[in-house]
Amino acid sequence: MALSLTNTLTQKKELFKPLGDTVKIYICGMTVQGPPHFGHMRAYITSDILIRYLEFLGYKLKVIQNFTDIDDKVIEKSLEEKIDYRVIAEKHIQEYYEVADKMNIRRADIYPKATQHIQEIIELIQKLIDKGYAYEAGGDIYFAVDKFSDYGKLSKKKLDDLIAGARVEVRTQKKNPADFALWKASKPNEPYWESPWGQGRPGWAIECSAMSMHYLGETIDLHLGGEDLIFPHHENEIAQSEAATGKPFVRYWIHNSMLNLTGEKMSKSTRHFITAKELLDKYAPNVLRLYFLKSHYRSPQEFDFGILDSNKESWARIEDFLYSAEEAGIDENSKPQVPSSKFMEAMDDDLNTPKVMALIFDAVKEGFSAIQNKNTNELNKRYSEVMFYLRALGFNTDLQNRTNKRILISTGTQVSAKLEFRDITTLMKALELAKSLGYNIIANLIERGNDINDMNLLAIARDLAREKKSYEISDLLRKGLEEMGYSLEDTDKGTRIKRKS
RNA sequence: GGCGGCAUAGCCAAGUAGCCAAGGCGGCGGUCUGCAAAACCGCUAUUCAUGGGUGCAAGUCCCAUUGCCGCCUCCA
Repeated sequence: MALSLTNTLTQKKELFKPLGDTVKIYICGMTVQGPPHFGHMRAYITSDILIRYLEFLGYKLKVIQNFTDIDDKVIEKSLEEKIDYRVIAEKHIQEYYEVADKMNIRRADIYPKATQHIQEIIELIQKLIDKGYAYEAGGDIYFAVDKFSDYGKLSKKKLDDLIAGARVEVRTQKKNPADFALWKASKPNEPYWESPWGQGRPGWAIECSAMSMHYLGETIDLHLGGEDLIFPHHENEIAQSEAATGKPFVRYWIHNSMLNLTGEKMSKSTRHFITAKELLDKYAPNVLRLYFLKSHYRSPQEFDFGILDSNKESWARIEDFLYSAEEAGIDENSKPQVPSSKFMEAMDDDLNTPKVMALIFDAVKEGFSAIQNKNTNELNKRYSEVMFYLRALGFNTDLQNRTNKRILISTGTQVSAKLEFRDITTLMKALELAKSLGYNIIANLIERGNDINDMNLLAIARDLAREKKSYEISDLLRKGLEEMGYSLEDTDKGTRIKRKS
């Protein structure tokens, strides 16, 4: 078996074979007119998964992800808010980095910006003019689509249909309504660059061709992006690049399907979206990643808080296993064989991450079983299996990135745990009850725990109450802690305290 | 109107011709527990939108119908 990917160009799964020693990858990045939303995250999680898997297979990679920091929308926003377009672009670029880092999305090697490559863009346009593929009209430069016979090969559109569609912007200076702008003459008050055709700025799509060729060469292996980019963006990239070089521009076009919000695509322009930042405030990055990976990247996915919540439970199960296994004692030194064959079988088949998730849950189940049967060898095996899958899929398994903070009271592994939200009504009831029953030690512990804001003492008070079989007190204490966001589980190793976040 | 795609349990979601239709969430019953929680065990789609067709064999291929979605204008 070997990796197969669905290539939009052929609409088939194709065996992936890179052209050279280094796999050349271009990720279509954001137009930074607004903050990254959750739909963007789907695209970049998809590219993250592919990149991690290619590295797992041993390939050397060169990854470029652009920021389009000048275009109609950025200018529009700049004029609207009376802020320099560069400030707007930079703000959203920083926010992209922030949320992508939180999501544990691997950084590309280079993040070029359109405005840093105006020279390359101008040279590319000039080449197209020289070859007769582009023409000037009123300071604008257009690509003549009828000169490029392959136009439409990616999106499977026929030129006649495009024109018949009649939704194409009718600009009088265009020779053919389907022609697209490579360069746009600037209007007053708009940012501009000097060019052989006067002051202006790049059209949309030319920057990707220019940057892709500049950093990766005329033919690259993989070009990734959302399926909404297929037409016109990627179609135009093919036209202008292949017209200029006479060579294939991209060998494998990989497109992820859309994320829908109540039945409609999340989109910046319609202001119909949920920002990535907003969701990261509510859900752990691992939960959000799980949400994407439980669907195949080529299936449309519905955004829904209910689904997200059920994924939160799914993730909690995985985390519970990691904690339970670690408590039961994992032999860190044993280097068990990694179960890569099933993993590769799934991933080779067009990155079937839902299948890998099923493998994870199977291993978790076996692992829990092993804990119950005190089968240390089996547990070690399953634990390393789960960890292997999680890391391969880019989950962050570090302790501090887990959702539930777990503290074991009586085994000496406790971390200092402070109460954050405090409604002490229930605690006070427990305190009064302890006093009235003459349990002074318990009463003192409750009082101190409350004073110094330390829930460990409260948990110990509960343990003592349980020892004395004063279950009314212990139940009140558990209820009190639950009201503050902690749950207590009694185990043979002591009381386990979990904090849900 | 043109092009492309999708329809699998209460919900999410794999499966693209051949043993019992993955997995998760939820639900139900049991074990454990002072009570819980977590975990474990068992159950939860005689059936894959509908109607035809081709195969020894179809959720999986073909045709039609219905319903949804994307693109055709900026979008990941």
